[in-house]
Amino acid sequence: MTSVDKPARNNGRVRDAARTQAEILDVATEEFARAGYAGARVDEIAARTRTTKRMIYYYFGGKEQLFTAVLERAYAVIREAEQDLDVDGLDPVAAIRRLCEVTFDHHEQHPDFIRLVSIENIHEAEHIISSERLSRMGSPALDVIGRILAAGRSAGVFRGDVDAVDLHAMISSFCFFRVSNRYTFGALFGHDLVAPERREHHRAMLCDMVVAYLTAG
Amino acid sequence: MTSVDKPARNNGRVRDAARTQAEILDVATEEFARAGYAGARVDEIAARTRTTKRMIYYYFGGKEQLFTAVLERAYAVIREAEQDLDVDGLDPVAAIRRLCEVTFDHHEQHPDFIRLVSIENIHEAEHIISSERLSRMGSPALDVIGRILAAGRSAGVFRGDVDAVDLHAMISSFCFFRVSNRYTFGALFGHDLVAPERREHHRAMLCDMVVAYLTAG
DNA sequence: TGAGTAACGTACTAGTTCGTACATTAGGGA
DNA sequence: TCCCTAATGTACGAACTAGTACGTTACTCA
Repeated sequence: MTSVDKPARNNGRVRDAARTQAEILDVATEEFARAGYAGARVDEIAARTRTTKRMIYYYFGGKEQLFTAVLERAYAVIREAEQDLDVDGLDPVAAIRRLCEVTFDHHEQHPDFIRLVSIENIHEAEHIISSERLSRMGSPALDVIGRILAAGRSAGVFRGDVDAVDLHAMISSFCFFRVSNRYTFGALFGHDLVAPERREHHRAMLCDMVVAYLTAG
Repeated sequence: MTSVDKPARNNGRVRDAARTQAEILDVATEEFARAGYAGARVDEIAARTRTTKRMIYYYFGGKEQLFTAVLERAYAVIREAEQDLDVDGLDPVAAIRRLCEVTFDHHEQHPDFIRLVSIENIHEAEHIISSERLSRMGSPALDVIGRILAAGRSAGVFRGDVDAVDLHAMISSFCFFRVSNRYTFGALFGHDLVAPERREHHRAMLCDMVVAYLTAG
């Protein structure tokens, strides 16, 4: 009965606030993406972390704020990637192809992000709306599209009645749909939208379609 | 203490199994679309019905089966509408335009259906997969696309490397995205994708894009 | 007409789930 | 070195939620 078997002092790990928060966000991202907002379980998130549920409330305040934090980080990652987008020196057609390809690849590489966005739409974007950070977050991709469109227009190769935001929606929709709706689409049509052997074809299809549209006259 | 104040005999309504089931499905459709599968409350569905929770279990067995029944009915409605699609007598370009327009209109008119499909994708289509009825349900729209593509190809106006299912995905993606992602898109870009004043432009945009792609050589 | 059954209602329960009160410890600065 | 606070853990509770046991009533058909 001496104080021999002390609790194993936190598995050998030291205290690290930043690391704990990051780990919670990692697990929460997976769990929310997997089960939706209401379907996600705070206890489950805590269990898959090296810390306890108490810490979720300590750092984030609650389930709702945790979900907002997850969204904020997920969007920040995407925006950062968009900033690396470089189409300087390319002619308008090549530039728009490049943009389509990069958008296509990003969506394919971030299925969890796409699930989170789907979930946030079910909740009518309430977390984005009430997040200062997300409301302020611009979109580098939109600026790039605007510049490409302007260049193509003044070079006389693009039609003039296209809005940057609408074109962004058009491009995103196919990239997003392929990933977000692959399950129902696959179950109903027996056709896997993200099958590797169809990837190149879909990518080219998107580029061709956008270029054909912009250059049609 | 005589038997005067009897319960008001069911609000004047008579017993009607079909009507009760339909009413449950109506309310359940709204509630699942509003809150997602896990977020929907069986008690809430029952409360908004003229019957009780007991009847949900009596007729459907449980929450899961109720959701499946909701999905089955929602898809049946869409498939029925697709069967009214008539493009006979139109040349391939006009036919594909017509198909795009009808698809566009359908998506716009059935936002609840789109929400249900989004939700079902979060659950990786498990309900569709385990539903005999949904698995057997073909897609008239796909057949129509196949015929239009074949006609356009043999008339020499369409390119030959386009699959009907891929084209269906392409067309659906924009129609679906406009509705499914309007909230996050609106919150982030301050641009309402389903604003009435943009409707005609989006509709024409979709048609132009598909035709430009198919006729590009 | 009366009996059997489909349709329906009430009240309850077992289990879950978010959130918190309370206790403890590590580690940096005075 | 010692104290103060950020960081962490444990145990619990109140509210909710899917599902059910049991009882009742309206139709229908022999």
